[in-house]
Amino acid sequence: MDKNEKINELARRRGFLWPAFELYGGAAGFFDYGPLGAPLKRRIEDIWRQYFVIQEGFAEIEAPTIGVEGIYQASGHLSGFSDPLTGCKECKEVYRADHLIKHIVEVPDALSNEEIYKTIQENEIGCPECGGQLTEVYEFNLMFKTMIGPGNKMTGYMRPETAQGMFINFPRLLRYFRDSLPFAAVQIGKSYRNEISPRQGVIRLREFTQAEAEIFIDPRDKTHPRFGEIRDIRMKFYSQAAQEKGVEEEMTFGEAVERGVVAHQALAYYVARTYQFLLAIGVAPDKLRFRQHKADEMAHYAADCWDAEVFLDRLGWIEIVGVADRTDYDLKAHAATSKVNLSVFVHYDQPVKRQKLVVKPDFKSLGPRFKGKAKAVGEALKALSPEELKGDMIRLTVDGEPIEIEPTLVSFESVEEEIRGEEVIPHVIEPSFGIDRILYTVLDHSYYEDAVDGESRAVLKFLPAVAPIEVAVLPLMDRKELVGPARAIVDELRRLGLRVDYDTSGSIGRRYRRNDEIGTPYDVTVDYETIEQGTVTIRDRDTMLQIKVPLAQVANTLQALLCGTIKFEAAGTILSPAKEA
RNA sequence: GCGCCGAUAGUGUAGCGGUUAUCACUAGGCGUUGCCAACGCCUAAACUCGGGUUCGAAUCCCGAUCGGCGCACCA
Repeated sequence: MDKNEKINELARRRGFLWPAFELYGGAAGFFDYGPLGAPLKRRIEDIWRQYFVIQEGFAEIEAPTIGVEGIYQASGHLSGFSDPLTGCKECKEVYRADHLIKHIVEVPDALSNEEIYKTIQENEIGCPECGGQLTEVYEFNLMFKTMIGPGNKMTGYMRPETAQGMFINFPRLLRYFRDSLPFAAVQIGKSYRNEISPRQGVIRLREFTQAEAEIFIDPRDKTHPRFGEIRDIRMKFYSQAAQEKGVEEEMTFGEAVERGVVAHQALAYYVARTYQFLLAIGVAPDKLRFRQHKADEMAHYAADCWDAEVFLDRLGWIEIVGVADRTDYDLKAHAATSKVNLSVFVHYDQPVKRQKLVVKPDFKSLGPRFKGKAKAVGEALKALSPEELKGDMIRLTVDGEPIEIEPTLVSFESVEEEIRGEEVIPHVIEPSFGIDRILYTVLDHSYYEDAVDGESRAVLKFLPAVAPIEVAVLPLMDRKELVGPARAIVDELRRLGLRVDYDTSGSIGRRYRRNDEIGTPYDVTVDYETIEQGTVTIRDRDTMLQIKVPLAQVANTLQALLCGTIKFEAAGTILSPAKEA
């Protein structure tokens, strides 16, 4: 069994990840989070909230997972997320139908499936592999489609990303943030993609959890006020240039921005925050890199894009986060489709003064003369320059009809105008996290085996902040005099909100192993000294060292250990290492 | 979607046309046990599903589902 298989087997056996619908034969691309997986996922999400909601002051919202058609017309998912496919009747190979007629039709995207098929037939296009006949063109859209309400009145789609929920709430969010930039909204939730062939467990799912932030910034100012906090962090950058050489480049974020490796401070800041977050949940720094999208890989509207990639045993480098400057693409698209202005009025520091020509047509005279056309004539006059308004006679054309007007019927003057600001469409920085992949990474990067007395020991070295079980309370033996005090400790710790497991079955060593395997950081053992001297031992998962702590301090000590405010060796009296078996 | 390979207790497995379906670990119970997967006894637990061939199928054939790998796909 390789490491990947071991982790999957452990995850299944101990209740982290289960293939969904097993009772009914299962379905590819769906997973259940079990009793340990669900809290692990929840804790990872909560740390994400710490980093991207609480510490940044962003707003978390929750939009429906089903969306109406308009959203995905605007976002491009309806057309771009769907591919016309055709297959070979002979060798069964499947092709993108539009790709096959690229050299014949200039814009295959504009054709319907029937038209593409007609083109294929008319040009006698066969299978590129074997020359066989091709099937009719059919649509494969990666979005799950559903009906809203009875009948076919309204089509709904399961959202393929959480991002759109933030974009379409832009006007409400803007008001919530008192009409000023920058601001940001985030969502953590499920997204759905009907993948053609999902594989590799939780790496490619049909239903998955995303955590996304949409940070709306002033396009003219892509600095970041808190850039100083991350300027000196050193990290490996796998830039476009570095990828050509095949070697990552280590530098500080300050250097990265100064040298133009990362487009600007705002993007660099969120790359750095992403880096900090990933380390905080236990992603191994030596198996983590940030890779810049190559020019041809980047969406056409994106200004710059960096992916966090992790090295996973057997799977290689896998993308787990994308941080992109999406410019004003999304807001412009929604503005165009919904016909709602999605710009922000940005006030200048100082109003700008400007000369402006004000033209006032004499409607009292123009009205009777031009009747219904008067308004159009007035508009045409307003568009003229001072030179054109002077002359003996003003000449203009309205609805193709030449018109002459005496200059006395128009007055105009140049006035000084104060401009206090302008309308801008914000640019969007989007960090987008695949939570399921991140959780798997934490499992992969936490797993190790060591040898204890010649026996192999499997350990998940979860950081206390993500561990699904934080403390196991274990009576040395299942005897009344030990069980009583042990239960009292369990109750106390649970009252304090700790995730506590209690186990009396089997030998003490067996129970230590069980807890090592699910990543419990600390085991509290109740023994006869608990009764005689009022102490318990606390065992550290990774070193297997034990300290002796007075009963009254157990809770405090554990809380301090879990928060990392004290070192294990300093938390109590160290006992000699476990005796040889 | 295509091709190749696979699917047996919770986990890992044996099985090659007739077995009470093998073994180990695991899990539960009782006893024992003074700190790193101890021991004894007991218990629970499986042939992925649907067809077919055959007197008889876990075993052979077909199909589906799921999984692994390669190809294609992955805004």
